[in-house]
Amino acid sequence: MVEILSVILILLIQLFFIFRLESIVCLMWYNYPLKPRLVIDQIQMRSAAIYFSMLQAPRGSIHGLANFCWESFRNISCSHVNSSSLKPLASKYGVQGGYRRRWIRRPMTTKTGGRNKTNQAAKPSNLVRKIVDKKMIAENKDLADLVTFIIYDTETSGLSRKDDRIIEIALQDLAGGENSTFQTLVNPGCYVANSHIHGITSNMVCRRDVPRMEELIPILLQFIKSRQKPGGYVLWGAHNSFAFDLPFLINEFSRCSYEIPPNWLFMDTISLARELMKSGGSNLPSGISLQALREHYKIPLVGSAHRAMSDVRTLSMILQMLTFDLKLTLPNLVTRSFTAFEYVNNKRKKS
DNA sequence: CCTGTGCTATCGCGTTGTCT
DNA sequence: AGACAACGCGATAGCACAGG
Repeated sequence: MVEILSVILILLIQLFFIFRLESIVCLMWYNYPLKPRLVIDQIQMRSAAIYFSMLQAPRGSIHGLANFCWESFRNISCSHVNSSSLKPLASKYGVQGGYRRRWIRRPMTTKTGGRNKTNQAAKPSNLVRKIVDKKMIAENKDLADLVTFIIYDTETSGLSRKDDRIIEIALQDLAGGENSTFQTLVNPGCYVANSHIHGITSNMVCRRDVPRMEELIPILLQFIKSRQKPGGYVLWGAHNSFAFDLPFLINEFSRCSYEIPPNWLFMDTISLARELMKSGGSNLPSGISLQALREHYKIPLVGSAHRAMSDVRTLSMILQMLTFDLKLTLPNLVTRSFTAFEYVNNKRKKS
């Protein structure tokens, strides 16, 4: 008698979790009421697709949520599945496949061109391939004592990462204090064709008293070392960093046979601006350019735009506004960053 | 001008359910 | 059992936009 009652009780608990978890997921996604099992399974998938397109949430996160629910259920089911009376139920509702299969990302088995591309990632020559666990860094309680936040900006002789060179670089350590900024012109050893953008002419940079990049990098490394905390990390931020400044920086380091230190992390403020625009928390009608953000936040222009230090100072203030609006903390920024090695590796995987 | 990123629309394959 | 429709979802193309 007691045995029968315990089996009924376990069955009820399982049924509760089957319908409860699904109803939670359904209600969260599309306010679907509780429906019979098979219908729910399809509704979940449809509503999930709507959720993606409406909010542009990463698809993985939905899978994560769904799988979390399933895992929760599975764990509970697994704990009882040894009971022979419950095996059919467990197998039907997920433990051994069945409908649960629908939640799993399918492996790439399709034959369309390019889908089964082999991983073409090659090992970059000048980047230290040290794994940096950003999650671990972000979870460090003394993060503020570990991270040096540098805002940087570069002016270049053009747009081509291959043919053009950095002609000016400026940095600002957000911690402030003495010697918290660094700015210099760089002798590119080539003609500057885009002086109309930044006002820097060949005559200004192609001079003996202007350092070339190979001379500047050791000075730059020394400056960063002087600002860095013992055993800490340097978080570099720039506007459109991943598409512009960082590739130039990587190319210059590579060209001069220098390694970008593995404890340097890079983040892009343009992605924060996009996030803000998407969230609708702030109206950015005129785009997400540095100028648009400056006007949006009513930040006065100090010096001339498109000069490195002027843009760095502007971006420093914009960053504070963006992180405030998005309610981001330092750990949030660290988890959004990449090392130079990761950046190059990701780029090669995509191409 | 060049190049990277993000978004949107579209295509095509695999899975599932339904109908005959 | 087989045909078909509906759907999810990965991959891709095309576009806009950002940087100098």
